[in-house]
Amino acid sequence: MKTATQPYRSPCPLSKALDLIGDKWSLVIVRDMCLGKKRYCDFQNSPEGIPTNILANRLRQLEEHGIIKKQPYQEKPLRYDYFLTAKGADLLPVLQQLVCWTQKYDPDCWMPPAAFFTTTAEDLLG
Amino acid sequence: MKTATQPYRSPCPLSKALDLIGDKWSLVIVRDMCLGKKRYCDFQNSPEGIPTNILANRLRQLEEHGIIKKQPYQEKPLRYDYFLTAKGADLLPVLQQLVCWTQKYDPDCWMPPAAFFTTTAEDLLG
DNA sequence: TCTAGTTACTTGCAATAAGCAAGTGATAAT
DNA sequence: ATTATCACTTGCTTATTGCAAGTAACTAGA
Repeated sequence: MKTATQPYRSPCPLSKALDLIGDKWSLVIVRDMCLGKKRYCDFQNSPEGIPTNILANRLRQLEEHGIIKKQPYQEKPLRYDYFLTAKGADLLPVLQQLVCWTQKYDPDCWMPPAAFFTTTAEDLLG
Repeated sequence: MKTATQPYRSPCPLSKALDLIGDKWSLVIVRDMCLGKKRYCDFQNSPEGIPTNILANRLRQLEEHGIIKKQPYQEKPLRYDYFLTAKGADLLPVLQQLVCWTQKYDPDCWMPPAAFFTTTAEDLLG
């Protein structure tokens, strides 16, 4: 029987961040929420084409890590909207830096909506 | 015969960034270089304990993506030091934001050396 | 009422990637 | 000659990803 292994690789704040969001999809979902998307099908319709089982898995993980929360928008059948928590909204500066970095070195990438750069984490929690 | 598929999921600058560095290890290596590490064994000795085959693979990928470059430090046998390029050094603000985020929400993480926050990308290219 | 459609998932399975241990080649040190 | 070091590579097992199909709970239309 294997003892519960440490849930993180080291106490370094960078590696701990990557333990939570160091994959190809988590921040894509956070980006969508920053842009106002709320529903499962909104995330599915993004141009990256996230597989549905991975979307369900990532929504679960992000909720477990306190980055998003869900609230029912109807009862029959029970369905949820997904929102960023304060912790999730505070990832906005990370996204903004990543976007600036790509824009500096990859001329073929899209220009995000201007609002993306002027928005603050607090704005997302309105 | 399958036509060469697009190397990225969408032209979104965020998803393109994650296509390059969206995994658990790449930014850990970039972090080490920001802290002055240069050698293969330096990266191996980091507290996260990166497996050696993954380290070799990531060094190759990061070089292919123009984020790091290598320069020989001896001839017999041929051995390399690894350095950040300008593109790699410009990831520093991303790392800084990720570290700030973890520090805000995870009280149990380590405090990075003070220099980590005051350093700029240009400093890393000295 | 029967049928088709929508939404938000879950399940099964093949392909890919990660992680661990051991091995290799070049050279230096004893 | 033997041992050690450094920077990898190889083989193998396990875990994760990605695709396709299926399901539950409704809603709208013929």
